[in-house]
Amino acid sequence: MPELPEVESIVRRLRPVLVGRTIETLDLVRRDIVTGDVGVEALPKRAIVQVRRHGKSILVALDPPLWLVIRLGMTGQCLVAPRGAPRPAHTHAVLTLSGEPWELQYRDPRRFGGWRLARSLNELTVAPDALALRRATWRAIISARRGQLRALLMNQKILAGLGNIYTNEALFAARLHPRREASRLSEAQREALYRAIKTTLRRGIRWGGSTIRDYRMPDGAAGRFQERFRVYGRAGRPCKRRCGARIEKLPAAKDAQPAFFCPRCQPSG
DNA sequence: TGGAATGTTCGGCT
DNA sequence: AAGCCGAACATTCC
Repeated sequence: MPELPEVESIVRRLRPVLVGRTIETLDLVRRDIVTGDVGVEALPKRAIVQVRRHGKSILVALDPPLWLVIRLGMTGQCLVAPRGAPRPAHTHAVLTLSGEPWELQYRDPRRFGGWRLARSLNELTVAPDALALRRATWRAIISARRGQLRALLMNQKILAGLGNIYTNEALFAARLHPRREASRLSEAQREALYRAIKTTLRRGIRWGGSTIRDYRMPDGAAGRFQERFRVYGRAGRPCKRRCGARIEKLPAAKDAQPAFFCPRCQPSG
């Protein structure tokens, strides 16, 4: 579920709650959600100096130096609740902060997400973050890769942050068909896609991300960007550019995740 | 009622 | 070797 705008929305709300506090206790209900260089007993007594994001990952900088990297997978949630509050089902870990009346609850029903304790971020940040993407970096990426545009945008090793929702929305904004060959875009189309990625992500953040189902901000609030989707999940409904066409949904069978696009605004040629 | 679908990522195969 | 496919998991929806 959570793509870049959802994770950014979470990070912005987590930051004022966590930064400057010290981890007091960790209650790890499921040990297997944590991996990394260091055991979880390393967490208590460390101070939280920074909360950042790269792509879809939450990066918590600790002192003495250590990174807690949280990836939410499809259904991960970081909730801030009063200390000792009831834990929702599938809560795998709970952090308390010294002297504070709240706790951080981590839950993830499908368990595609997890925590990683790392001494450095090295490999994690090799792919550029889609929101921080520089034009020169983008040009290097788009001119060096082949394959379908949609697959390229969703590949986290190439560009970090876009998932199915924002890929579909950005391709619509750039008026490019999801199946277009990435290496065959005109100069104008590359520029249009670069801008579309940025503006689409920023719109997603402005609306607090998209709540289709599980995604919540730390206080439990839902995002509202789903009200603004132009193609995602809108198969059969009219294009919002009022071009008269109906939004189409690509395969369903072959692709694990369906693509949505407007056949008139996003010609395959 | 069971089968399909869901926002992700990894490993394995070609 | 980069690119595609299925699997990992749990819940909801038809």
